[in-house]
Formats: sequence, C-alpha cells, structure tokens
Amino acid sequence: MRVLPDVVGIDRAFDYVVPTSWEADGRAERVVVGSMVRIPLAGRRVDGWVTAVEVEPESGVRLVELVKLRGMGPSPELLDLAGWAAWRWAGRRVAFLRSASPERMVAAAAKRRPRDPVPAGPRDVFDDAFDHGVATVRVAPDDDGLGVALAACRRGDALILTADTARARHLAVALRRAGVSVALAPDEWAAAAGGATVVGTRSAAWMPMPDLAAVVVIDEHDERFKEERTPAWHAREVALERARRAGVPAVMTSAVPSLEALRAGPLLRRDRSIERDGWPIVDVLDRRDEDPTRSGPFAADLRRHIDGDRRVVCVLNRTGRARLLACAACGELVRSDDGGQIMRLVDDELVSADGSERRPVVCTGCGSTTLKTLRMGVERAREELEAFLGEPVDEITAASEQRPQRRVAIGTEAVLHRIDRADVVVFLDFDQELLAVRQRAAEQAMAMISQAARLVGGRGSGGRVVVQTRQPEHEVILAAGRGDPSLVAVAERDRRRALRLPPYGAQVSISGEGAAALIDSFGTVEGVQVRGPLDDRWLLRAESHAPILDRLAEIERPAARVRIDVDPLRV
DNA sequence: CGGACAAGCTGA
DNA sequence: CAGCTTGTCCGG
Repeated sequence: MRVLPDVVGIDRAFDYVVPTSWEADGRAERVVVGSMVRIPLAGRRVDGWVTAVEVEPESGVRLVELVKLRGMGPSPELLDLAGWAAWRWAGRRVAFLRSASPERMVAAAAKRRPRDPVPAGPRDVFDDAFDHGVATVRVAPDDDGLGVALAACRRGDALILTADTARARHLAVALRRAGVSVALAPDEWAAAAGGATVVGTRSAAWMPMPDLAAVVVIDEHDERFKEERTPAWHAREVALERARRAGVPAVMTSAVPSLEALRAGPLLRRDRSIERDGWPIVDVLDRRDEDPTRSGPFAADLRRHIDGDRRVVCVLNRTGRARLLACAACGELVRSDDGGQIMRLVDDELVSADGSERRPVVCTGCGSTTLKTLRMGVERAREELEAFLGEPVDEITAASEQRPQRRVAIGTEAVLHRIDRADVVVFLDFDQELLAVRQRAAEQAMAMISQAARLVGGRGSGGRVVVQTRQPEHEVILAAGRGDPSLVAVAERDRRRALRLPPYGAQVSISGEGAAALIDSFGTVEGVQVRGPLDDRWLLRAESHAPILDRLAEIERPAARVRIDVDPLRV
C-alpha cells in the first residue's frame, strides 16, 4: 500500500501494510487507490491518500500498519490529474488532492438517482458546440448559462463550472426542474461520486464524475476561476484537461471570450442582433478638455445620467498603489521621459511603471519638488458624490458585508459583484483601466463593462453604462458601444502573439522571501528568459510552458516561502 | 510539516 | 554543565 501523506512539504509517498484485522470486517477491500487513510509517520499520525495498492516494497524496510480507513477520496483519474496540475502550476500534489477530496468524510457513494431524459428543444448553437471537441460560444452579457447547461445534460452527466456560487445554485435549481439529477459542489460530494451532473464553482473542477459525458465552463473569462493562493491554478484549464483525458467534449461560454478560450477551439456565435441587444447603450463622457488638476471626479454632464429615481452604481477602481502624480506648482503630470508611462513614488524616487526609468522627485516642467496625488480613493469619492448629488450614498468594498440600501452606491470593481440590478453603472475613471500597464488591461476593462451590462441589462431593456474617459476612441469603448467584443479580441490577439505573451507563450512570476534562492537554483535554461527582480519579483518567459515547468519540477524548493504564479492574470 | 536530535549559547 | 534555543534532517 503506497500512501501520500497530507502534509505540505512532504511530496513523497511511503509504503504501509493493511492490518490483518481489516480482512475480517471488509475494510480491507474498501482500501483502493484514492482512499483516504490515517498513517503513522515519524512518530505522529497524519492523514493521507492511497496512491497504489499492489506495491513491491523496497527491501530492508520494515512496513508499519495503516491506522484507520477514513473514507472515499479522489478517483485514480483525479489522482493522475492532480499530478498533471502539480506540474502545470508548479505546486504540490497534496494541494490538489485536498481540492479533490470531500470536506466531510464519505463512507460510500450515494446511489445514482433516476433522472428524466432532458427534453430536446430545437437544436441550437449550444448543441452544435458539443460536436467540436472544444469550442467557445460567445453569448450576450445577460446569458444565464441555462441553455448550454441543458445541452450538456442531454449528453449525460455534465461537469458545469460557474464563476460564482449564486449562479451555481440558480443553475442547479433550474436543471433539477428540468429533470436532471444534480449534485451541487462541494457539499454533495457523495451524490457526485454515485453519478450525477455536477454544478459548482472553481473547486468543482475536482469533483468525482464516474460517468463524465461533457464539460461546461460558463463565463470562462472570469478571473475568479483562477485560485489566488498558491498553487494558483485555473479551473478552466483543469476542466479542459479533464475533458481531454476523458475523451468528452468541452464547451465554454462568455460574452468576452478570453484568448485562451479562442486558442483552445473554434468560436461559435449566436445571432448577431440577439447578442448586440444584450449589450447596454454606452454613454461616453469625454473629459479631454478638462484640466486634470482642477476638475473633480465627475464630469459636468454626469448629473443628467444619474439623477431622478434611477438605481445607480459607481465604480472607482483604486488600489492605492498606482496613483497619478502631478506637480503641485504647475499642474504638469509626472510621466516618463518619452511621456508614455506614469511614474510613481518609491522610496523618495520617481519610478516609471515598468521600472525602466528612475529619477529624483523633480517636475520636468518647472523644476518644483512638490508633487500632489491627483487620484482619490473610493472613500473621498463617496463624500464628493454625496455633495454632488445632495443625498447619502452607499459605499461598497470587497470587505463590506451588507447589501446597499440607498439609491446610489459607489465602490471598487467588487461592487459589480455585490449588486444584482441597477439602472445605470458609471465608471468614474475608466482611464485607470485603459491606461493600466497590465498585459491584459484591455480585456479586463472589456470584462468589466460586460459585468456592468449584466446589472443594467441590454439596450433592449434600456440598460445604460456611463464611461468617464479621456480616451473616447479607445477600442474597448468602441467595442462595448457596438456590443462587439471581437474588436478588442483581434487587437489583443495580434499584440500578444507578437510579444509571445500567454496564451502564445508562457510566463511565470516568482516572488516571496525565497524567490532569489529559487531563481538561483533555477539557473539558466535554454529558451527561458529571466527578468527581474522588480519589486522583489522575477518573471520567467518562454515560448511554451515545458522548459520552465520541467525545470521547476526538478529543482529543490528553498525553505523560505516562494509564490509561483504560472501565467499570472495581473502583470 | 513537525518531531528528533545535535550543535550552539547563556548563566551560575 | 544543565537548560534552553536554533538548525538540520527525514519520515515506510
């Protein structure tokens, strides 16, 4: 019996024997590959997963007995998938096996519930999509995912991933109503193990699926599919790999398909007019003629878009890090020598956004050494908005618990995920998104408008989004206005291809205390470019994942903490 | 990871 | 030199 201990830091299996007493009560035959057991290890008892049963023990080792059979664990297929994921995101198998294991112990799988055949309506684009192996269907922002989910269930047990739990619950209810036997992840693990359609968020990618027939990823572009903690794995990629290994089709849907999805398979579209009607009308408030140092956060024309009794949500993304600096004396914006990048204050020095340029704190326009911050945070903006409107305004942050009560709410991007419905969404400073020096800034800005579209509804139902900007001609704004995300996708694809950025190349960020040590033992690898450190972070780049990940898999990890982010979303 | 054990440090 | 801290090793 080979067992992998559930201990981070021991990525190695040990051999044990099944106690003879287990033969009599039938426990012995329940110990299979994937079973969760308890083992003695180095003077203590720890949990672990059985990774092999018929094992030839190395000679000279006296084997110890298993202590306890805890319950069911991941299937052999998921064990293999965890091994692949550990390579793909340079993590440890244990981390993935925890995701693939039930939260509370499961003694045996539930019996499969009988299910009604899902009624086949007229064959639609979703049914067609499953004939392509891997495909993406571009939908309107207000698509609820039920269409693709039903099409998947017509083929048998489906694995259906959503970005948020509310959507997963809604889908589970709707599918059950249609006669589908559904296991909601992660609670209904035993039901899933018995055979059912699984609906859930990121971690559902690891649910047991004995009769997997189709994979669905709804809103595949959503960044919540990526785990924030290490290993920073991506549920879309896990789901696609799982479909590939099982030989079943995978279909993704999105209003703003990612380049990763477009690269994985063909893009199918619904009727263009239906898609367009699902996007709101975009009102652009051009602020180019306003003096950046004098004008406040609101365009003069904003009031007529947000007064009356309309429910209004204002978005102001402010991390507090990338602030815009201007000279306090002459008002000149602080930019790099070529004028292309904003600069920020780091240890009494001005540093350009990409770190290539540093200079002392002096205004290039007038020589003054006094600078001021132009951008305000959400809290200040709320006060100004209350003064502007003459009524109280709710402030919503990622941390705030309660739902907004008042007519007008303001918050960071998180506000878009806290509210279900509004009449108008206002992006107070969309240039923050458009000018962000992030590789994926354009598609992230586009995704934000599509999320806003979900709150206000499409133009058909009067949905409106207001964008304050100094770049009214930006492709993101044009694309949103026309309800045609391909404008951004084509431009992004060409740019990322040329620069060999993901998904047309591999990129791995290494940070944390032990980063320097890891980079040191990484050494030089043919075809891998090492850049850094910038803010104590290194960036590895190559044309494909293999050279970087193979090397990371073979070298020792330093004792100090290291954060490895493969294909990070925000660089 | 965390227990075991060894080597290093402190105070009387 | 006991008593404690810090470091390194390794697990069946």
